[in-house]
Amino acid sequence: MTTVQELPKAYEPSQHEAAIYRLWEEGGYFQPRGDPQKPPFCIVMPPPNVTGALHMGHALTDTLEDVLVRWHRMKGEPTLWLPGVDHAGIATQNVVERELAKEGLSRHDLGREAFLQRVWEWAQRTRATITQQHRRLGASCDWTRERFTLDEGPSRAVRTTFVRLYHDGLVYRGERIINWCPRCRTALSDLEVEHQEHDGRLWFVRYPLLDDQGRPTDQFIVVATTRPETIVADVAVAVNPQVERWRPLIGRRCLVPVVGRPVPIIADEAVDPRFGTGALKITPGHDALDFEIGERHRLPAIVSIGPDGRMNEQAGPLAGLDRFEARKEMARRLQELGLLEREEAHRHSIGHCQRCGTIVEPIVSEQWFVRMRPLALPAVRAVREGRVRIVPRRFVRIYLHWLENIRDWCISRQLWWGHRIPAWYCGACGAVTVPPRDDPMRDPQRCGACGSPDLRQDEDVLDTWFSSALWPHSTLGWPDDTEDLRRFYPTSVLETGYDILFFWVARMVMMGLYNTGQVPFRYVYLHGLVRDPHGRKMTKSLGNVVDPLEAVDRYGCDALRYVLATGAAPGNDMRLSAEKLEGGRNFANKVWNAGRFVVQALAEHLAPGEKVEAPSGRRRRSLPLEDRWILSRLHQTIGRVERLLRQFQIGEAGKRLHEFFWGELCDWYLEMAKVRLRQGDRDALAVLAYALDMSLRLLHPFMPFVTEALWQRLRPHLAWAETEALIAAPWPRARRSWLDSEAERQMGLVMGVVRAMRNLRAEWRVEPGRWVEAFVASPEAGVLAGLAPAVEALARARPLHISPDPASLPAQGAATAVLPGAQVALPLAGLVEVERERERLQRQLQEAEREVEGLARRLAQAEFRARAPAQVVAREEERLAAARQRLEGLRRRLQALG
RNA sequence: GGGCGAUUAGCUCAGCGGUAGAGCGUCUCGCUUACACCGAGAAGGUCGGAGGUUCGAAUCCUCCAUCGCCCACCA
Repeated sequence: MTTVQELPKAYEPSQHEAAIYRLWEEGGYFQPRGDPQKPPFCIVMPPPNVTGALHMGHALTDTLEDVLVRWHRMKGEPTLWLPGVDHAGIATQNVVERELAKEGLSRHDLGREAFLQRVWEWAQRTRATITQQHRRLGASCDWTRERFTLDEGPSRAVRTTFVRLYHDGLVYRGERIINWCPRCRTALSDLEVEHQEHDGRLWFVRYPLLDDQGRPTDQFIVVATTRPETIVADVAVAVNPQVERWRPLIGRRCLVPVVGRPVPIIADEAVDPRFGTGALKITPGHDALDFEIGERHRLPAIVSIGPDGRMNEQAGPLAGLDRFEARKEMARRLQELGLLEREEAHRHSIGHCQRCGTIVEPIVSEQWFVRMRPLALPAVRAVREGRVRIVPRRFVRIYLHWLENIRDWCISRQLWWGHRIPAWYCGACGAVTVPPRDDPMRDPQRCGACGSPDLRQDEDVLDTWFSSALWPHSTLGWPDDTEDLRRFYPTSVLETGYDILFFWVARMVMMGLYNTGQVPFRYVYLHGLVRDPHGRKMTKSLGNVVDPLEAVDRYGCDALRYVLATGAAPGNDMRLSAEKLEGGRNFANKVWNAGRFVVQALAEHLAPGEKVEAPSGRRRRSLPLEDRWILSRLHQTIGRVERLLRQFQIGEAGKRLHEFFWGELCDWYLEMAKVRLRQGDRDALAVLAYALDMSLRLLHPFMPFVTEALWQRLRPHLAWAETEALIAAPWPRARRSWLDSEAERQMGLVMGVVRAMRNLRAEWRVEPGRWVEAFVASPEAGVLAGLAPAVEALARARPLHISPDPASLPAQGAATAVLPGAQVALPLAGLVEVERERERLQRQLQEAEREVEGLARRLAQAEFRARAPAQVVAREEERLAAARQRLEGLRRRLQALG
């Protein structure tokens, strides 16, 4: 038998967490069970990168998803939370390359195969770490279904998708302007480029005009540029035809400075007439806008910057220079030639590589692209039509705006770590061969165009987000028609940070629809960023990163989870601090101690093997007031929590539970029940056990460990316990029959009386331990009399005189309080000064007068009565009546004082 | 250049059309047999500013201010 001696006074998370997690995992609770009649619930976990360890963002993800998953599991739905990890192509390759650099090696020193071997080793290690970390965070995901993006299944999904897109004409290879990171030496998608403001310069450069015969004149057209080194790749100068000043020059030619190449002056509306001189040098090889203008005017693209960021042989006099040295050198030469009109300071934003911070170079290069428009359309419709719902709603507009303005996605990466592109090039005719649609896994043996066996597979790999985009269906078995896929797809909720709405969420909707014809998930829940106590982003360089496991070690997993779950509204960032974690720890401790008290009471009052029966609905009316009250409050709370969780108001639900558990169950019911328990009252014992059980169930998704630890000790005493473990216990159902507004009203009166007595005691400095005589007068004396023992105990008021007659209160020498529905007096001879008491009551009288006045004024307004809902009017009238009652009482007390 | 969010008690944040809330902090008491990771009590807010809609606005609309974020072909 469990006794209180076995339960320590303070909750020690470290003594329970590992064992409880083992209990769950070994019990098979993480695998989908539940009622096959009910709709299944499924979340596919956003796969953390195998770059290293989990951070607070992952802890937040785990917490929110685990809350949803545990809630649905307890509702008896077949529930699957599918975990996984992401190979994170460029990020992981960079990490391993940095490791190699410590040994003085580059990936090229090792060669592709040996390098990949190193990355695999790294990935296996971090995978193990990550898996362990999820467990420490209490994640109840199904480890038997864990997936890795490079696993056979997801890899087959990737290849199948690429092949189908190719044959549908939605994947193509072409020379386009892309973002190039000279350090990572790979192409990047637009999303992988982060723009930052920089103080740069704007050079105004003279391009000598040529006459009809192609001879230089002494006139110039002046253009402004921030990147003079790209002048060597200029193929035209463009002006806006609206600009009077330049119109005469359209159709003439000028010389590119330094390199002396004659180029046309063309007209294009895309040129901003207000920027610089209103004339723009056109460098299709190194600028996105110029590339577009170049295509419109069929201009060639010259690439003058190499993959390493150095000027290449096309750069003439700049060849061999680093791009930034080249900039200086160009400016120097222009100066020398008198072609530099002037330079200005100029603040503008520059693209940086998301993974390494290097300034990205726009370069024309041959890459693979996905044609996004046709894919985006269905994804737009899915959200517009509510088949995918985004929470919070404000992100809908952001999502739609991005999709409606989407551009083609560069998916090839010049990396080694990732899914190799399934395209082969013919050594004989140069044609591209992609596996046939009906057998995407078969490597082609002969060129599809000329039949030559001289085939070489593309060296490049796919953007890591390509495989991520397939995640919900690829992890469930697609392209195979598996039972999991049929059962759990579309998944229920996709929960992730708003920072990857475009990277991941939008692309999953597009690819999910393309591959399966169905949306990948019905709801998208977006959470915010976890920041440091000052609101700064947690970064290694600031040294303000809080390791989630450290927080778990120090405060307990439940504390961390409670804080993360309740720390912010959906989509909002949150600040995490030691103070908040302490608060979470304190709450876990409160739960522990309340539970400890109840378990102790059960052990004490029940015979060995005896169990308490749940409070019976049939006997509801005959239960004491406080029982009816707490059961009413409990079922009210169950209803509210259910509604909040349905609306994804996870934080609010957690706060409601905190309020109920601490502020109502512990502060009032448990304290009142103590008196009855001492007398062996069975109703009190049953209600207490029942309320605790239901509270533990409701709290379990938020604080799974402390609740399970207690429940394991509570369960043996409960006649109604349905399961072996709380994780699988049925979720409480709100029952209207237990709602009891009359009990709540009456308890409100009782609580008011207790508070008033406590207030008087504090006001007049009565030592908390001392018992004092007390008088209460109330029209509802009967209600109060019924709870007299509790009131006595809570207010340390004995003897307690209860009467319906206000005249029964001592007239003088007493501290008094007047509340709606009752008057309270504590005869504190010698402590109460008449003058001070008078002042106190006088103050309250004025307050009451103001209140009556305000309410009366509002109720006197015809418009208010006419337009406000009847309910509101009635409530105001009640309030006015109560305020008047109080006012009357205060007047009488003052009179009595003399 | 567009868009979004925030602005509520000293701090961190909920609330988003019907009497201003929580946690932490502050002050005063208290080791009352679950919990000092606690209990009781108290102080503290013209809900960023200005207009408007409404019987009624922290909550809806308009404008403004400050901070932050996202997007954009800021040559």
